[in-house]
Amino acid sequence: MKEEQSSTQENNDLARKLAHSGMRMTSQREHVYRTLLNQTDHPTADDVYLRAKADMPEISIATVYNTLDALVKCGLIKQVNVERTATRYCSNMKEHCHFFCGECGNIHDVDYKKGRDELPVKIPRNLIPTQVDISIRGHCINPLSCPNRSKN
Amino acid sequence: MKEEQSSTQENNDLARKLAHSGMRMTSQREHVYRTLLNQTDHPTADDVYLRAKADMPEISIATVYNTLDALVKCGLIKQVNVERTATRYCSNMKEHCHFFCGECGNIHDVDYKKGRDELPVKIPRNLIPTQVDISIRGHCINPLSCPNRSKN
DNA sequence: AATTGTATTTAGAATCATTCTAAGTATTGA
DNA sequence: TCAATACTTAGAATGATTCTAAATACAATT
Repeated sequence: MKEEQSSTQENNDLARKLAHSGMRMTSQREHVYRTLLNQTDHPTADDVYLRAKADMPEISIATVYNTLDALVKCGLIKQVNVERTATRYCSNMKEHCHFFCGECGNIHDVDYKKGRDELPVKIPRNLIPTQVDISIRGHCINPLSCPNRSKN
Repeated sequence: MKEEQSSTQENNDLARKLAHSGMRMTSQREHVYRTLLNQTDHPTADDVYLRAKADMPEISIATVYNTLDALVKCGLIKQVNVERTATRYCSNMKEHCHFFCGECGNIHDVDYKKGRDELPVKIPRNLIPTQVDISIRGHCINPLSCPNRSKN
């Protein structure tokens, strides 16, 4: 049975990380975070807003945007930008990259290889990288997992 | 001396590739393409519009967007999306990836290593990749090339 | 418990990038 | 020359996001 209630563990984590960035724990922030953890399908801010509203009808889209920013700053979620449409959010904090299917529009998490530590790029000495993102485009091969699948 | 005039070579290329996609060669398209080749600093559509207007004052932003789309479809330029702000355009068609400096906002082209053909990711068998993008964030180390440089 | 300062939430307005619309213009092929 | 189609244009519309200003909540004192 899946618990819908707050896990003290996750709440502590949230409260601690918010405090560490000088931010307060609020019911809205807890609820938005929990919404993201409940359904890890890379929702847009608007998706999160609609889902959060189901259980907290008074929440505003501005608070959702504000909270998503706060969670990103705390390192609890990541932004995903594989298309040029709305930013999506990811609560999987394991290092991974994203695969975007141009047919069904779904985003799949893709893991890195075990031994990888070297990137296939020559970064000039005058540029200091802090973050590397690999994003892959393509299509799902399985019509079941890819409902909009039409062309090969 | 830098020639501002049309190179017959590049025009042929443009006309041929447009025709191949069922599109016509127009003075606006030629001018936008030339504008991109003249200054290869990853401009936004609005940058291209302002630069193109200098020599062709009647051109509209709609035509610039339309032309940029056409050039992308023809394979003559590429879109670059390293931030979530306006899409940028790149006329360097050599395979490469992008480095975005969070301090000066400049985008630098970064080459791939010679022998690289394997990506450090485990793509599941049910996903067929068609395009892989690596984008790097960080900062320039040289205050001269990075004017806004403040923090280390 | 009252007070003060600050953070947060909210609705709605504003902004920015981009796309759409509808009308006019240009180009191509018959 | 004519008809069909492509292209350009200004301006309106859209979608995502940020900003604004007022109300509310909270935390740390008094």
